[in-house]
Amino acid sequence: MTNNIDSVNMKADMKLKQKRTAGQKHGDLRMELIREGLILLDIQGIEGVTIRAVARNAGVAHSAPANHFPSRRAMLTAIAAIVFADLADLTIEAITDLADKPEQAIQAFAETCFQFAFDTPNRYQLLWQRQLIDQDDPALAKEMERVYSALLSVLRHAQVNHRVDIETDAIAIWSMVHGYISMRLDGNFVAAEDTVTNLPRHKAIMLSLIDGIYYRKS
Amino acid sequence: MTNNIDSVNMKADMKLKQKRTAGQKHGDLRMELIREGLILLDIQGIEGVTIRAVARNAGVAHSAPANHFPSRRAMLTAIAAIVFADLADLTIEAITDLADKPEQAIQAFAETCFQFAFDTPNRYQLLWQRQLIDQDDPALAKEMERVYSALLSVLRHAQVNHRVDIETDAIAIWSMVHGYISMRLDGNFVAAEDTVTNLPRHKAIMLSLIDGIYYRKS
DNA sequence: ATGTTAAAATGGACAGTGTCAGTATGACGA
DNA sequence: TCGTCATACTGACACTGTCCATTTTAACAT
Repeated sequence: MTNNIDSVNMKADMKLKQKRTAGQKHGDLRMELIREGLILLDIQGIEGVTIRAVARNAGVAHSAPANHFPSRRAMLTAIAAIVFADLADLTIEAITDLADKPEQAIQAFAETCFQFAFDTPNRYQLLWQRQLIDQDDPALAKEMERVYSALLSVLRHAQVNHRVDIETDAIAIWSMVHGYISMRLDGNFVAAEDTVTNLPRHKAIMLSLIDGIYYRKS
Repeated sequence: MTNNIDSVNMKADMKLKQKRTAGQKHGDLRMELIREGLILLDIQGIEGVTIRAVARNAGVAHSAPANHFPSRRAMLTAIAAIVFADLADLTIEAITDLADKPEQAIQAFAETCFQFAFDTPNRYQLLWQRQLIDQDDPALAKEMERVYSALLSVLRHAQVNHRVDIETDAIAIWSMVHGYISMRLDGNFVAAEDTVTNLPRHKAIMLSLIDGIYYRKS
């Protein structure tokens, strides 16, 4: 997998070789700050990602980030956009070639989110901290939209019964996935297996929902 | 409805009339701080609930709360416990007398959570801020357990098919409800109606899940 | 080569925060 | 009456985000 911070690194290097805007002392401090922010995020959690800590780790003055991010909120939003881009890439890759197998596609989508969240919990949580990031940011919204429209396209190819409001289904899937992850990361329950199917619980609850969507009585 | 901060007020008044412990200048500063905290929470959101702001609004020195809460985290946890107690009362009341109608009981449980969250979004969000509150706090855990066991009791009375792992079902319901609320409060989508059933979307997604739980194919 | 210019980086300052240490207050039991 | 001790107070510290004036820097025009 090529994650978005690396590809962004390549872009930064190209930019450095191409031209450096006036007064720019580092190669690309903005990207350097985002990279340090991600490191701090993974290690210390969101609270550790302060403007001053990021500046310290990048080796610049505490007020240097202000030239690239007007506020801490803006900095966290930029980091979140990178994270969301990674998640979008992963989910889209997971559901490709499964357009004609909607139930598998939905499970693959969910499984990708689960794995991403449990592997990098702090990154996942950052995505949903409305207090700290700007949900209306265009770059962030674009990445979120990529995930959502991928999910919609799966459901569009799979109208096997009379239920046709695929937005409702998409929201149901999103809600289930996000709700389970949130509560797991909050420690409200632990990983366990369904005692009937012997599947991991996060798979089992998705099965229930998928059955409800595709084999609905009313 | 009698919410828990009022009943706690009555207790505080009784205590004030009964006796005042040594050095206590206010009637019951701890409860007064929680009350001011709730007001700040509703108006300014979680970020506004600082130790110093609460102390200011209660008319005491900035370090007075330290005698009752060892940290801001502890103060927010105490507030969250009150909020969760309210939610527990509401949900339990909603599902009483519906033990033999499990599908209605589940919808009633969900609807109560939806209403609570949309009426008092800041209070609901506080409950799930793992960064800011102590999920392992006994008082908080007790109230959360009340909600969860109520949901379990509904499912226990309603094993209409071969699916018997009611914990999986309870977690699925909780996850769906919490996930939808979280994303709505985050502004990821707005209130809308299912275009097929003309039901509010939060009702529609619960119907899908309930169908999946009770009319599951596999 | 030599200014010019504008972005970028700097250091200092300010108000706000959580938390800790030391001190005063006041009700209670001896 | 005198300690005792929980409570509340003042003061301080380190840290934060953000603003400000200043200086540095690199690209550009001359």
